[in-house]
Amino acid sequence: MSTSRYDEGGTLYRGKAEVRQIKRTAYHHGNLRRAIIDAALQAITESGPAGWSLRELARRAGVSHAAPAHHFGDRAGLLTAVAAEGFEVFADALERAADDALEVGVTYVRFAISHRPYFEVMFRPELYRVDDPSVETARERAAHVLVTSAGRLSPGPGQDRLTTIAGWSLAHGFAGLWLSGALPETAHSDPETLARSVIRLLFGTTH
Amino acid sequence: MSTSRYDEGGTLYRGKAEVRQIKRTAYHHGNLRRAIIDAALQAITESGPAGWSLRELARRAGVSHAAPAHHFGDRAGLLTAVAAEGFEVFADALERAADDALEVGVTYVRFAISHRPYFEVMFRPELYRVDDPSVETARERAAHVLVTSAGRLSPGPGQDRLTTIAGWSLAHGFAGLWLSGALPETAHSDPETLARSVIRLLFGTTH
DNA sequence: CTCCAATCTTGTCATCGGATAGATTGGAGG
DNA sequence: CCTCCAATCTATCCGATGACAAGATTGGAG
Repeated sequence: MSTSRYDEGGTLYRGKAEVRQIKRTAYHHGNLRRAIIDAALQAITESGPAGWSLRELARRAGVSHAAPAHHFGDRAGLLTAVAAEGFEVFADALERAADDALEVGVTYVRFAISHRPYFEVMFRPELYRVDDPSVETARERAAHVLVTSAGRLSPGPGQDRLTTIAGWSLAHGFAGLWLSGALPETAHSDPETLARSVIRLLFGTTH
Repeated sequence: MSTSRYDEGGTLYRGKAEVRQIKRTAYHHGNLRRAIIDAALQAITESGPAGWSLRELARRAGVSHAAPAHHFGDRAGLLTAVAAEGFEVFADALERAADDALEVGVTYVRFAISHRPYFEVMFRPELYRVDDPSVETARERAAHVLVTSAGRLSPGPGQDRLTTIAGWSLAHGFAGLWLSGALPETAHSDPETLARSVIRLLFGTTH
C-alpha cells in the first residue's frame, strides 16, 4: 500500500487537508509525513513496535535520517501519530457497528487483527503521549460506543458498568491472546468466527 | 527486594541449585544472574520492557557493561529468563487455585497486577525466545490449569474449548486493560474485587 | 598447591536518537 | 514575473547502546 489509512470497508480515508501542498522534487519528498507513518506501520507489522529504528524508516522513505524529526519531533511523536490515526480508524469501525453489541465486539477483534500495527501501539501508553489531544478525542469516541452498546445489554439496572467492562475485556483479551499467538487454535480456525462464538457465550445470558 | 521470585503467598521461591557457588569478591559479584534479573524487573516496572538498557542494569548491579552477556547472551536472552521465571510463578499460583474456576480467573488478574513486570514480558513473543524449553514447560503448566478448570464449567458437551477461551480472554483482557490504564475505573476501585464481579458475570450462567 | 573453567573487565565497532546549523524549494504577495 | 519568507529536508556532531573479542581474575576440584 502506498497510502494507508483505509477503513474496514476499504474506502480511502482522507486525512485532513494539508496546510501546504508540496510537489515531489529531488529535494522535497512531497508527502513525507504519510510515507514515514506507512513505513512505521509496515515495520511494526514485521517486527513489533520496538524492532526498528527511525533511521531505518527514513532510509525506506529515501530521505535523510533527520528528516522525520521535522514532522514528528521524536520517536514518541511518531508513535503518537500512529496511535491517533489508529484510534480514528478504530472509532469509525466501532460506530458503524454500534447498533449491535455483539457486532461491536466482533468489530473490536477484527480491527485488532486486520489493523495489527495500530492496535499494537494504541494500548501501550509508555510508547507514546497518551494525553495528546488528537489521541484523546478519537479514543473517547471509541470508548463511547463500547459504553452505550454494552450498557443496553445489561442484565439489571446498575450493572451497566460491569457489562461494559466484561464485554470490553473479553474482546480485548481475545484479540491480545490471538495476536500474541497464545491461543493454541491460532493456526486452525478463523479468528472472527471464533470470536463471535466466544462473545455470544458472554452475551447469551442477557439476550 | 534483594532476591525476587516470591510466589503469591510470599514464600521464597528457591531457584534450582547453582552449579557453582561464588563468594562475593571485589571482582566476582557472587550472584550476578539474579541481580541482573531483579534489576530488569525493577526497570520494567519503572518504564516498561523497552525503557532501559542492558548497560543501565549492569550499572545498577555494580558490574561492567559486558558482564550480563556472560549469563544471558543478549537482550533477548535476559528477557527469556524473565519470561521463564514469570511463567513458573504464574503456573504455581494458578495450580494453587485450580479447584475453583472463578478463583483461577481472579488469580490470573492478581498475578498480572502484582507481578506486572513479568506479565508485561510473558505475552510479548517478539521480546524473547518463546520456544525456549524453560519457557515452554512452565507455560504449558499454566495453560493446563486454564483448560481443565474452565472446562468443568462448560454449559454443554463440546463447549469446553469455547468456555476456556472465553474465561481466558476475559481475565487476560481485564488485566491488559487495567495495566494499560484504559479502564476509567483504574484510580477508583480495587481491581481484584472488580475482576471477581466481572468474571462472575461470565460464569454466572453455568453455575 | 596447581590448574582449569567460570566469571568479570577493558576495549572496540557499527548504529541509534536527538540536537544544531545550514541548504533547498514552494508559493503567497507584490 | 519576481522577491522573500517559511516549510522542508540535508549535513554534522554528540553521547549512549548492543554485541563482540581478548584478556584479567578467582574459586574450587583434584
